[in-house]
Amino acid sequence: MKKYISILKKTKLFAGVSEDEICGMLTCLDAGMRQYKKGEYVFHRGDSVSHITVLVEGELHIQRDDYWGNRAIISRVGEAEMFGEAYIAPESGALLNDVVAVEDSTVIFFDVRRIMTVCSSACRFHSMVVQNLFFAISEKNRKLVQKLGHISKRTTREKLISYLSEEAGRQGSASFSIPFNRQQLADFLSVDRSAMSNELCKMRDEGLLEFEKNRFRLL
Amino acid sequence: MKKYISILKKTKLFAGVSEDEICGMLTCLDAGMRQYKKGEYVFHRGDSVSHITVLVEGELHIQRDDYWGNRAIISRVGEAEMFGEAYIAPESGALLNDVVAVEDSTVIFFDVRRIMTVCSSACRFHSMVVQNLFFAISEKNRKLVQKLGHISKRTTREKLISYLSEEAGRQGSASFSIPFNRQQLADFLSVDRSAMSNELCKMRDEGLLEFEKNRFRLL
DNA sequence: ACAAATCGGTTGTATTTACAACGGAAAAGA
DNA sequence: TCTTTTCCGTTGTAAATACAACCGATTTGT
Repeated sequence: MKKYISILKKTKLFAGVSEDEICGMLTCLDAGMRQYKKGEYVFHRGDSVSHITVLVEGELHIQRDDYWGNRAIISRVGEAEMFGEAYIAPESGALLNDVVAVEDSTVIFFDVRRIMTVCSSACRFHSMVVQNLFFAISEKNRKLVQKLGHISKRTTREKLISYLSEEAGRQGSASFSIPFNRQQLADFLSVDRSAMSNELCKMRDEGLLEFEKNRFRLL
Repeated sequence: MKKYISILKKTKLFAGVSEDEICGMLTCLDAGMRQYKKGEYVFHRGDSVSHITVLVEGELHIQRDDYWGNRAIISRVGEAEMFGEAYIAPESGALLNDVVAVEDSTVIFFDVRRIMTVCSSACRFHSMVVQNLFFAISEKNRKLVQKLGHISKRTTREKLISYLSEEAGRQGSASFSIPFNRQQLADFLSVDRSAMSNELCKMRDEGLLEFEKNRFRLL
């Protein structure tokens, strides 16, 4: 677990906490670690979650498949991001979606109760972690609202523009990469892949943007 | 403001705090109050929010209109519900959506910094309010994910079934009312009103459900 | 290096949706 | 009460989407 301390330091959860102090807190927070192969399920819909999960290596998707095999990708968890903050409250109920490793992945998880119950003087930064968690949840909240903004657009083109514009803004450049392939992007925006591919090419032909693989440039 | 203490007591924010204690905390939390006429904007997109807002009377919509006049209703705020928890972090940035009173409404708001900074012994329940806020945000988080599940369905019919089923489950009965008229429901599900109305009638003709005004029964 | 699988673009068709427009019923307001 | 506005269903048409199927290029795995 020690080898991932530098990743943990990058997380929103441990913002402002030094590597040494993180190291000391691992015991106090009852940290565990686990690895998943590409394609493996980290959680299944209906599971009850009692741990905060931090991804230290790989990539996860939070997604849901319906009867007909349509997949909706709710969100993506990248390195040094976390998952499960929404299930902190004791009465949170069951998990609504599946969580799947899309690459070989390693996660470190913390018992929610250990985090929420501030311990004795042993770890001075515990209360800072609680506040960090607080801010992280509210940030995720805003991101979900942003995503709602994308997929509540009516047409595939509008969804694409909405998403790509945000990504350009977030990465601070008209030229940027996205963390999805075409099928994943379609699942993320809840549209048909071929229709989306078609629309992307139309937009390119109209001079709205350029792309190659998962790299885009807005014009 | 006193007349609304009983409403405040019902909120998630003050769960477990008695009316007397809420009353005592109002000063400590620097509470303010304001009224809005139906149709008035409580916040505009781009505003910076530094208060937690509790609706004590009326109804609000969190929504966004695009260039072409399409409205997307992100969420609805009912009596004793709150808004603005997602903007607690200092670096939260500007508000993404408009907040509009759809009925004559009264809100009570609290300075975020006063809430987050636990004060001296004056109010014993302050830390409980902080924890309540924590849980409330994570619950809203789950609701947003649930809503994402609805509007990521491909067809109008699926969106309707997804939404109505959840509402039936939440209200614990196959017969229930929804807090939207047709246009609002269409804006909430991000579909065309007439198409949705059409689809609803088809579903009724097929014997899937019955409805009258905003009252539905699933069969 | 070869076979298999994945990925992305293209096309045609059937289905679904958006949009505009209309009208009757109900509700709101004067 | 009378007028005005809102609400909701209906219809027809144009536009957009889903779906299936195909292919070449690239990547992956052995």
